[in-house]
Amino acid sequence: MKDQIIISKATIDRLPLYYRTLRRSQEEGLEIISSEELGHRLGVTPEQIRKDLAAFGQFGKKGVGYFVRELIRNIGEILGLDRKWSFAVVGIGHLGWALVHYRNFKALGFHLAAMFDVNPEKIGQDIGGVIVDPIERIEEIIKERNINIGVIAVPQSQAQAVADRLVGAGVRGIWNFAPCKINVPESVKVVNEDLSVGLSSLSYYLGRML
Amino acid sequence: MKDQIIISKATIDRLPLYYRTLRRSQEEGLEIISSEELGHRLGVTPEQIRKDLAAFGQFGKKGVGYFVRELIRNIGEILGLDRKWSFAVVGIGHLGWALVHYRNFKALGFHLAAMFDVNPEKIGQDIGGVIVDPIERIEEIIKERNINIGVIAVPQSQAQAVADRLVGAGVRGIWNFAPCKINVPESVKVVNEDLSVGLSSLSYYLGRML
DNA sequence: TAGATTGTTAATCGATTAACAATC
DNA sequence: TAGATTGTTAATCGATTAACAATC
Repeated sequence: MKDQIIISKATIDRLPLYYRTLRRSQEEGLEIISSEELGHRLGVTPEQIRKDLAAFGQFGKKGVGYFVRELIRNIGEILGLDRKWSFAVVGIGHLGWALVHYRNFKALGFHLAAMFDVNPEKIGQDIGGVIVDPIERIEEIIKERNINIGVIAVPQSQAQAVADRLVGAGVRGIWNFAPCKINVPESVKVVNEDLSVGLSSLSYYLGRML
Repeated sequence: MKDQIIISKATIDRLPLYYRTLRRSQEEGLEIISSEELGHRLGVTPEQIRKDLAAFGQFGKKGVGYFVRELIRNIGEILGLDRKWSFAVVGIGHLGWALVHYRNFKALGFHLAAMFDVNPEKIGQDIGGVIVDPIERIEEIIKERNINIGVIAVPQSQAQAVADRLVGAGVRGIWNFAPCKINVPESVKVVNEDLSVGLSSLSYYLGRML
């Protein structure tokens, strides 16, 4: 693996799509796939796929294609999906509730290890064997359960405060659903998931298309 | 407005962020803002902001900055937020439930006009004055209520079928939460909101950061 | 007028596409 | 061997950053 080379964000964001499509292809019984075929299933050019993969090594066989099982394993390792990250969801409102029930996370090797809320009605609820804890215990529980990722699903007004506590408790990554910027030390990676961007850009394009 | 020039997707995706930050600045009582200050609040360079805005016209005053109220109106028009788009959510599972309760949509001028599900327990439910209808009535209701945007929140296996019906019923845009590609005619714009991408890329970066 | 800040042009950087040699 | 398909280099395209003239 070429560790020196900086890989583009665009490439990283495509890898999960490759991974998912390969797994689906595997379920269909496919053992070998060409960049042509994979590209067709994904809506990405074959050149793009080969270039993206080449950044990490040589996974294919010339004149043959890629072995599906092997490529799944390789991409999984690149993405770190073999590490079984633990995550905590903070804020069990409508969105948090949807997130803790989202099945694809488990399929990707992520483990829901804790949930937090301020609302006494939510606290104590059991979701798939995990209990909603009061937000006061966030530092304690995150350390205790070795949680790496914090998911922010609280209102905007509390997002920064929650981020600060998550960082203080030692998480290394934050997945932020609050529609605002959050400030964290450089050692912590933030991925923003801003739902209003998608809908607004759709509005933009609809306004232009005849 | 320079209609000829193709505006980059990156620019379009930043406009909603500008819009939101400007509205918040306005709530704080700010009447004039410089690209410097706006950039600081957003985490974007001032040059980037000026370039993005310049693609649509001259909204600022040299030596002064941008009038907040005016710029909000201008960006709102560019994004088409003044058009009061109507949208329908298909699939009132955990995610669909969260979406129909998401308040920011209304604040952006989007109107939830219909909901659909196959589950008899969901059908007939009233959410904020809108009733969940059986999916059989999708064509009829979308036409009747002049719905422009369809939101797909059904399982992957049904996403394409729902997309086909939405397109058949005449929606012009689809906001797809199912983790798969959907095929539509060129005249229909699709925005994919794939939650597993965000989490996977977070996993990637965590694996690399020391 | 002097200071500030935009809008725009030029320079740089990065990502995609095209082409093709290597090789299974 | 002939056909197919990768991996990689070169060419193009697009987006960001830097610089500065215009002007409030």
